[in-house]
This record gives sequence, C-alpha cells and structure tokens, in this order.
Amino acid sequence: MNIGDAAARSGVSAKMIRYYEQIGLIAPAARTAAGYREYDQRDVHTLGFIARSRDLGFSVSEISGLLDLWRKKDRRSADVKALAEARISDLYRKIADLQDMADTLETLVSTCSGNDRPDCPILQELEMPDSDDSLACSQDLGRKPGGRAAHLSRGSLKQRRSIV
Amino acid sequence: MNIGDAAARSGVSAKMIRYYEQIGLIAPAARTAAGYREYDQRDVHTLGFIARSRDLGFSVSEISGLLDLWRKKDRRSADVKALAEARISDLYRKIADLQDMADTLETLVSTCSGNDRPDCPILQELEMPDSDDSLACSQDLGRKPGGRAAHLSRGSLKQRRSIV
DNA sequence: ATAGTCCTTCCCACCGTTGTAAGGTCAATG
DNA sequence: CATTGACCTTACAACGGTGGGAAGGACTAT
Repeated sequence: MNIGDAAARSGVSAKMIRYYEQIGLIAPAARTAAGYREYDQRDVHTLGFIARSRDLGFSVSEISGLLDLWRKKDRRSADVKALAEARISDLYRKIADLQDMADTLETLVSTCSGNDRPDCPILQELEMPDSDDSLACSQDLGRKPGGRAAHLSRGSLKQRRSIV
Repeated sequence: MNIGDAAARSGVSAKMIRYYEQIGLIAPAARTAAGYREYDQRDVHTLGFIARSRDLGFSVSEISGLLDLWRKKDRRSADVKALAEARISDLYRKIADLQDMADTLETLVSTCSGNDRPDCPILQELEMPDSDDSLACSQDLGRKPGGRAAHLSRGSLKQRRSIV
C-alpha cells in the first residue's frame, strides 16, 4: 500500500512517516519502480505502536528504545517497565511545574477585582514581586488545600526550558 | 549599562534580550557610538516583568499583551484578569492531558511484573490496544480514586500537537 | 602593547509537526 | 489517447524559545 493508506490506517501522518524514516526510527520503506514507498500490514502495525507511544508522551528516542525491546525476544520486562516509570516520573515533574504556575496565577487572579478600573494586583506582582503589598504573606483566601505554595520570584520554577 | 549587566540584573539572558528586540517584544535599545546596546533601570524593570511573566508560562504573544496593558494607564483590570484566566485554563488543560498519560502509564506499569522474563503487558498494549487480554475491562487494581480513565487508543488525547 | 573580557552579527541545533512549492505517477473518465 | 484529479516524490521553511559557537570589533586593566 502507499504511504497515504499506511498513514490513514496507522494514525501517523504521511509527513511523519517520512520524517521517522529520515531520522532512522523506522527502516527505509521498499519502493515501487516509480519511487513510491510501499507498506504492508506489519509496517502499519509498527506505525500504530509508534502512534500509541507518542500518545503517551514518549519522545522519539524513548520510542526507539521501546521498539528495540518490542522486537527483541529476549528482552527483560523490567527494562520496559523502567522506561515507562521514567516517563511517569517525567510527567509528574512537569505536572508539578504547571501546577505551580497555575497556583500562583490563581492566587493573583483571586486578588484582582476584574472591573473597569486600571489598578491590578496581577500587574503589580509581575512588576515588583516582593513589594510587600498584601500578597506576600496574606490571607490564603480561597486556596485549595494541598496546593503548592505560589510565590513569584523566589526560585523553585526557575528553569524555564523544557518544562514540557 | 551594557547588555550583559542588564541580563544579570533582569534574569533574562543577553541572547534572549536580543531575541526579544528582534521579534519586537521590546523596543530596539539605544546604541553607543561603537554599536553596543545601552540599557537603563527602566529597561531592566521591563525585562524583569517579562522574566516573571515567562516563569508563569505566558507565551511571548501573551506577554506582549500584558506589556501593553501594563503601559496603558487606562487599562481595565478585567482585561488583565482575563489574560491570566485564559492562561490558567490552558494550564489545567495541559495538566489534564499529562495526567491522562500518567494514569494510562500507571495502569500499564501496575500490570507488568518487571522481572527478567520477556512477557510484558505494556508492550502488548502498545502493540494492540484493544486485544481483550485482561487489561481492557478488568480489575481496577490499584487505581487511585478519581483518576481519569486510562484507555489507550480510544480518543480523548488524540491531538498530539501542542500538549504543552 | 597586550591580554582578557565584553560586545556585535550570523548561522546552526534542538523537537515534532505542518505547510508549501515544483514536479512525477497513477487511475478513471471523456 | 488526452486530460483531470488525487496521489506521490523531494526540498525547504516555519513554528517557540533557548542555547552554542564562530568571526571580528571594542573596551579595560595592567
């Protein structure tokens, strides 16, 4: 079958199939006399595996590892499990980072009247995080229990790159 | 002051300061006779605002909107609040997506013995999500209450792009 | 004068995906 | 047989935001 069929059946776009071939995640497809790539059921099967792995957030290099394990009959399930657990840890770390942001924003939003007047504690806080203007150590109004503390400007989520 | 000083004081790297200037997020800096960019306290102030906005996950275009509101004295705080709330919604959506992935992986991991033997339900599920081999509608072992359902392959987190 | 640190611009890489453009191929129709 | 439309091919750029590095000029301190 052509790449379009393989794409439709596997859930991986034709573009991405070519890309995965290019970076070596999948083997180069066979070609017809005219140069068209040819795929069979097994290829679609593999592409489906890749699509589902991607849906779980695995990176291409992680998927490469999963594919290796998948094909190796003498694999140890512990290795697969370790990959999945590493991914889970990564997810929880990212979730925590996003939750920190959300908590901080919730705190700020709760202090903003949100009317037609210009005064806005959100902007004030973005402008000068440690101006002791009520937000710094105040009432905890409306904060859900268990929420992570939300303090702008002091540390904790400083690494801006690759949060997700 | 030079760009290096402005970077150190604002928390925005010199690289990013040049980038923000290039894309129009900040106005082009004044230059010395030799072509060096010059910054003053107000510039550092603005850059700090940008750094803190970025720490909260605002995109460059959102920060552009925040800067506009910040500078406009006749702003409505409701507009600022709306931006923050949109950001919060976005964060919660992303968190939910990541949580879905984590839940699915937790389910899979819990079914894998993780030993030296090759048989692995994680790989089986990645391979054929709807093979009715125990996972499909089974025991709910160890699932935390309130966790989102975790079914590979049927919808829900299909949009692979821009989860975060 | 020289060394060392800063600045400038320009290009490249990441990651995964999409878009677009210019051209070749296939299958079905007139 | 010719044309059409849907498909395929390659190649390149873009996205967001950040970092790395090279080549060359400017500044500062000894």
